[in-house]
Amino acid sequence: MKRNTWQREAVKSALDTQDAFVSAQQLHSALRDDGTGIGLATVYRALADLAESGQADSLQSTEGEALYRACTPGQHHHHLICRNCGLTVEIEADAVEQWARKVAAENGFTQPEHVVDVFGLCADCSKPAP
Amino acid sequence: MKRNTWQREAVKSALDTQDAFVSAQQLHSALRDDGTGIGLATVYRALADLAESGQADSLQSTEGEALYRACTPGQHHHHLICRNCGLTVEIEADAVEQWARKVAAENGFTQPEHVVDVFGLCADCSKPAP
DNA sequence: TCCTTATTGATAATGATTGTCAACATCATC
DNA sequence: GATGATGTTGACAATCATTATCAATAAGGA
Ligand SMILES: [Zn+2]
Ligand SMILES: [Zn+2]
Ligand SMILES: [Zn+2]
Ligand SMILES: [Zn+2]
Repeated sequence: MKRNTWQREAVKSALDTQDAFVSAQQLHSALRDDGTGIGLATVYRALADLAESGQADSLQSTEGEALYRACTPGQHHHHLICRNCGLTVEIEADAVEQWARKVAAENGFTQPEHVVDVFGLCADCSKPAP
Repeated sequence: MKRNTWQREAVKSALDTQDAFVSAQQLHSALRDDGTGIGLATVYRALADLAESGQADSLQSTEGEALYRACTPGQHHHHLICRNCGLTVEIEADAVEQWARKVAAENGFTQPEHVVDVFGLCADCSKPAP
């Protein structure tokens, strides 16, 4: 049976305070800075569990790192992500959902899934340097 | 100046024979099996160059590997990929392009880019086992 | 042909992630 | 509240894809 530990709680609430996708290592540093003596492996495990149970979304950065973000559970959605600061906004798109199903079916593919992410520079990061 | 070597040609034509996304290591094995004594680092460099110049597309597998696929140069497109055998089909979707630009603009994001991939089981892989 | 220098490839180094395993903590049960 | 079975932790080692090194090689312009 799954047990409740302060480590899992700590990872979950640390993730909740982030408005950007973060790596396991970043989160581990943040937790250490908060004075908790949590282990790195534990952070990796907790994040994997959260992703598994749908409480967090994950994506692979172009550098190959796995990044995590707390997300609205039980609701299919995608993300609009700032390339500079990581700020992330959840987006929905029924049109894209339907398109994905349609294009799969048209090509004889079954059990379609999809990866849809939009990257850009957020309003703040779009401002020219002073 | 960029020089032409048989190694780069070999990687390019090996990639052209694949109808699926493949890793650098897979391609290196295939090239070694063909009797060429090409080095692994060279395959990595050639693939990076091909991706850089738009002659190949790349994506990160869920396991964190970088996968490559020869693609139609100079034409923006996405991919429909079989989760089982890797068979890959290029797809276009103006509607998705416009949606991505729109959702970015609506949230104050500039310089939008996007990642859109559809995964499923191809017709062959959808057939029940005999 | 000669020479400059981009390229190669064997190998070491890197870095994120996972495996190991003894010590520990949770929680159903007493 | 105490007990015990067992899920969990964390320091560390191991793994594995990718990148950096660097001496040897080979393109290709002169
Ligand atoms: Zn930003
Ligand atoms: Zn979707
Ligand atoms: Zn298939
Ligand atoms: Zn597109």
